[in-house]
Amino acid sequence: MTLKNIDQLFQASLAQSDLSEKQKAVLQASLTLFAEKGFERTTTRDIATLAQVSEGTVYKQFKTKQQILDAILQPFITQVFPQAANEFIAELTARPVTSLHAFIQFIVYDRINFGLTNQKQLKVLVQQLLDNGRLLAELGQVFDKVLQGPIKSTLNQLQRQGELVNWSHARIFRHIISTVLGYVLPIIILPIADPDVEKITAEATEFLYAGLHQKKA
Amino acid sequence: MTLKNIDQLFQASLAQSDLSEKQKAVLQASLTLFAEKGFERTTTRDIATLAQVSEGTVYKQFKTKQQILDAILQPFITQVFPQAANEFIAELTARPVTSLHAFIQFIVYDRINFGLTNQKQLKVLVQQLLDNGRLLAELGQVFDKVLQGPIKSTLNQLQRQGELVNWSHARIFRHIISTVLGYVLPIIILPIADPDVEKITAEATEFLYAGLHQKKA
Amino acid sequence: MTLKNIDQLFQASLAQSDLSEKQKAVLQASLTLFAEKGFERTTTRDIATLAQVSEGTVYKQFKTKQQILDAILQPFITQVFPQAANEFIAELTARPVTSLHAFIQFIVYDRINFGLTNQKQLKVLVQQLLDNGRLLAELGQVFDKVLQGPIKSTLNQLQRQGELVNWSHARIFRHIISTVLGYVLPIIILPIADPDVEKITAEATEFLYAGLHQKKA
Amino acid sequence: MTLKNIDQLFQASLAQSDLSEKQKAVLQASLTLFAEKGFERTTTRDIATLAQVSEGTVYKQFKTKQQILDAILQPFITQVFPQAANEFIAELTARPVTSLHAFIQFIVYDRINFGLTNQKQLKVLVQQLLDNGRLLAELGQVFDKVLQGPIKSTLNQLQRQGELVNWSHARIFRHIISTVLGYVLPIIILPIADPDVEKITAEATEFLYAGLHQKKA
DNA sequence: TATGAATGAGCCTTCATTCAT
DNA sequence: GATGAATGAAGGCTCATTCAT
Repeated sequence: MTLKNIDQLFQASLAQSDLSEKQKAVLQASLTLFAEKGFERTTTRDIATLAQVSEGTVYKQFKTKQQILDAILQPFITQVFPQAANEFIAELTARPVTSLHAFIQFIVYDRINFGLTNQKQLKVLVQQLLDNGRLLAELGQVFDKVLQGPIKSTLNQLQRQGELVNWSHARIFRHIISTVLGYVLPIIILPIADPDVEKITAEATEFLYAGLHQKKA
Repeated sequence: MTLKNIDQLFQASLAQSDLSEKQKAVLQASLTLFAEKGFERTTTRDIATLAQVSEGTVYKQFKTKQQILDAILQPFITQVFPQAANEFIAELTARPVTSLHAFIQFIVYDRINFGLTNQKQLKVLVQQLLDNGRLLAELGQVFDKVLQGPIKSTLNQLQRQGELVNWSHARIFRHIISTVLGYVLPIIILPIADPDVEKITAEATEFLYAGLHQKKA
Repeated sequence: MTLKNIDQLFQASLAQSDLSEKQKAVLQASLTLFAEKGFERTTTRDIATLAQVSEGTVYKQFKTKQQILDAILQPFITQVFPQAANEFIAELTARPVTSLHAFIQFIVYDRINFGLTNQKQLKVLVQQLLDNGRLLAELGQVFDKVLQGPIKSTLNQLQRQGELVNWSHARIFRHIISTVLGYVLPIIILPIADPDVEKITAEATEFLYAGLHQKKA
Repeated sequence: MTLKNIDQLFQASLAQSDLSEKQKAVLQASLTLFAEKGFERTTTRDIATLAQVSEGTVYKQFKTKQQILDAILQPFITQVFPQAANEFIAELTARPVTSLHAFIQFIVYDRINFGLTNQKQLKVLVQQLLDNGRLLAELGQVFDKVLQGPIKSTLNQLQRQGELVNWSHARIFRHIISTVLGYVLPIIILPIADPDVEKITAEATEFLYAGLHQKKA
């Protein structure tokens, strides 16, 4: 079953950490506030108040405010995204890919839900990506790794079948990600209360399928 | 001639304002620093130093640091983008649109160059868009307006000719923008020193054309 | 046998106290850290870590950090110094004082060794003396008491023999202490790795003897 | 006329600095508070309040609290002490040295007055010397330099005349300083309200003369 | 009794903003 | 108008001290 909620992974990541309940509350509160107000405009006093903890406790585990941010972002890069990718891939391999259209539809639907379910986390991540080129580079490496895994054979198969264009997998993914983000990011930023996921999925799928399927000679 | 450098528009916008030379220097310095370090991490002392102006002068025209940011962003929304859009449209209308492929190729090439030439400004804008949903909404209205202008007939014509899919103009633009940003944003953020504009243009055009052209029945 | 190491006295003082092993470790660690970094710059966490004890334990016996310092200094004033003085005096009385020169030489050699052997303790003491006039006053009373003891007769005898100048014993001691500290304190503060005790003793003795012996009419 | 008040030199040093009145007030207030309560126990708020200045102003010139301390101590080492030494030497050379006794008496009287007049400054200096071996080393170099100047010939002359012992000038100075500090430091630390300068001078002079004059064969 | 997580007052420092010159 | 010294509110962070386990 594809995991659609980063929180579950984030919670799992927290659970297997050696952090106390209060320190987990600190990370939760920080995540919420960073998403709402941004990193700079969030004070350690804000965090302590929301986490129902003293300011001293905030600094028991994390030596600086920056380290709190790192503690939130690091699992995203090293655990949440790879694991989400793995589960995504597992689902892909579980069901035999019958056609390019089904493949694209699945990806799009899955990733749009993923994005909409985790608006808060994505907002923090995107904000930091803008400030921090290194972070984007790390994220790029995660994607590269995903493309080296089982998804590679799926794409190769679709290309051999003459369904998928013979472009590099990286390029194909770039187009997919761009198109999905073209719908998801405006929703996250604005934010739009009740997006029509079905319509969005249909539109994105339709466009991507047209753009990526092999034209018959 | 399409204007490819926001600076020229920004300068023109400054020129016809009633700001003194020093005030303009303040805005220029602020733009540079906001792009480099972000709004919050830029101090008014930084601005004054780079603008070769006293801190007092910074506050002569702008009552708060936020007003400086507004003074930078507002022209983007109300002047720079509309005017850039107008010039873009003028160019479009000047040359009769012969085919969808030529149309897409022109847009993509033009906008990629626009993005790459104005990395600094775009970075500030994107950062603020993330913090400020209202800004994105305003920008959306600008796009709506553009779509109501001469470009509307061009798109209509392409659709009547059976070249362009019969989707809403907004949706078509969303796909174009997403695809172009999928190439431009990573370059701006990382930043990549010497992007291969020709290759990028070719790839984006190829994908967009495939995705947007009317399939023969 | 003259005791040359305050640690032995300090340990003895600890041994006959009702402090637990851990409490003693707290005092030992505090002494070391106060000497190295000063009282203010030593944190209770530092102390707990070096004493291999929890922070809570530090506060079991001592209600405040200041009380730890008091617990270290108090024995110096009331026990270590008087006892050191007593042993010094015992040694003096054990061997009949044959001449002023021998007397001075013995004192100087003994006290220089005392100072050099207990650099750590002296540094803490001197630092606190500067902050705390009362402490110096208490120390002065200890010296007064010493001068009232057996040493009084020794000095009187040397004065009656016409060897020692007829100054007050307090004044004589002041000159001796000043001269010895003039050599010892720079070594403690700098710190000088390998002081030439023989040379120092010779120089201080030579000067003090010249300054304190009775000039023949 | 020998300058007996460091304040005058300190003020002169401030006057020829480019510090504003308020920033001089910061240094003055800091000096007073550091002497009263020690460096660590003095808060920047204390300083601002006593200097009748905002906390921001405290940090206009000095980037850290430590730099305030440095700004106070540095002139002592590089200016106040050397200049005081120069004036002292000038006075020495102005009046021909008739005898060792007069020489010692002059030095002792002069330095005791110097010390008693500048108790506040000396207390801060001594406290820092204990924490900072490097500072003591720098001070030692200042003394070395003094001993290389005009005072050298005075001492040489007294030694040639057979009045002064043939010890190294450094050693002679060490004994003089020790003896004077033996009287001055207790007064500074305790503090003693109304010291009998005449008596102190007489005692120190008598002892030093006895200790340093050449014994007839 | 011993622990160490938790507290919160208060510190040093920054920086947007003001205002006398 | 221009300057930059001065302001002071507020932020990040430390650390002596407490207390539930």
